[in-house]
Amino acid sequence: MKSQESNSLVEMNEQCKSVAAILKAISHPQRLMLLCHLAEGEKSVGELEGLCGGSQSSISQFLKLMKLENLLVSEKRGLYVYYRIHDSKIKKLVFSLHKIFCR
Amino acid sequence: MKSQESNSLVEMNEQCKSVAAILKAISHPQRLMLLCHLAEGEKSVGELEGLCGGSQSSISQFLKLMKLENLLVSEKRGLYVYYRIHDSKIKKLVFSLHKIFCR
DNA sequence: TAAGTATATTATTATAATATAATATGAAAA
DNA sequence: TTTTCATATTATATTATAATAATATACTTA
Repeated sequence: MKSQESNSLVEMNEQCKSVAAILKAISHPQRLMLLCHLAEGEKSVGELEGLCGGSQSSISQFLKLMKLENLLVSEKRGLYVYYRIHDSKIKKLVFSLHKIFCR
Repeated sequence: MKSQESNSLVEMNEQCKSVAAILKAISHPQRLMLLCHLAEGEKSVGELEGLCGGSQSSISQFLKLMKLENLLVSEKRGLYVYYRIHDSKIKKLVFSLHKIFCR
C-alpha cells in the first residue's frame, strides 16, 4: 500500500519533470505564437517571421530551442526551411490552450 | 480585410502574452507537482510539502509565485495555511495536461 | 563564379530564475 | 509568558534566459 503510493509519487515526479520541460519550452509569448501558427500547418521561417514579428535571429533561436525539446522538426527545401509540430500531443496541447483561454 | 487580419494578430499577440505568463508560472517540475495535487482539492502547505518534497522555503516561495500570478488563493485557518486553485481554467489546464501526457 | 536571399550561429550583455541558508512572524499550547 | 510549530520573508550566490548585433553558411539565380 505504502510502496504503491510512493511508487506513484515517484512516477508523478518523473511525469511532472518531463511535462514541465515541455511547458517551459512553450512559455514565452513569441514561442507560443510560433506554435499557434504552426498548429495550422507547416510554415517557413520567413512566413513565421512575417506572422509573429521579432528579429530574424530571435525567431531562428526560438525555433531551434523548440526543435531541441522535440516540439518541432524542420526540413530544408530549396532556399527555405520549413518547420512543423513534431508530436500530435503538442498539437493537442495547443488546441486545449486555445479552447480554455481563447474563448 | 487587411485591418481585420492585423487586428486578430494583435489580439493573438495579447492572448499569447497572457497564456505564456500562466504557462511560465506552471513550467517548473515542483510547481506543476504542487498544482497537480491541488487539482484534487485544497491542501495545507505542510501536506504539500509531504506530497511534493523540496524544502519548506522553496515550497512557500513557489506557492507565493503562483498566487501572484493568480493561479492560487490561500486562506489561513488556525495554525495552517490552505492553498487552492483559484481559477477553473487552471484546473481545466491541469486536467488537459494529464489527459494528454499521462496516459 | 559573383551576388543575392534565407536561415543559422556566435558573442555579448542584461535580466530573471533557482536553490539555499538564515531569520522572522504569528498562532497555539504548555 | 515562554515555547513550539507552521509558514513566510530576506539575502545571496549560482545558473539560465533573453535581446541584440554581427557574422557565417548555403542554396539559387544572374
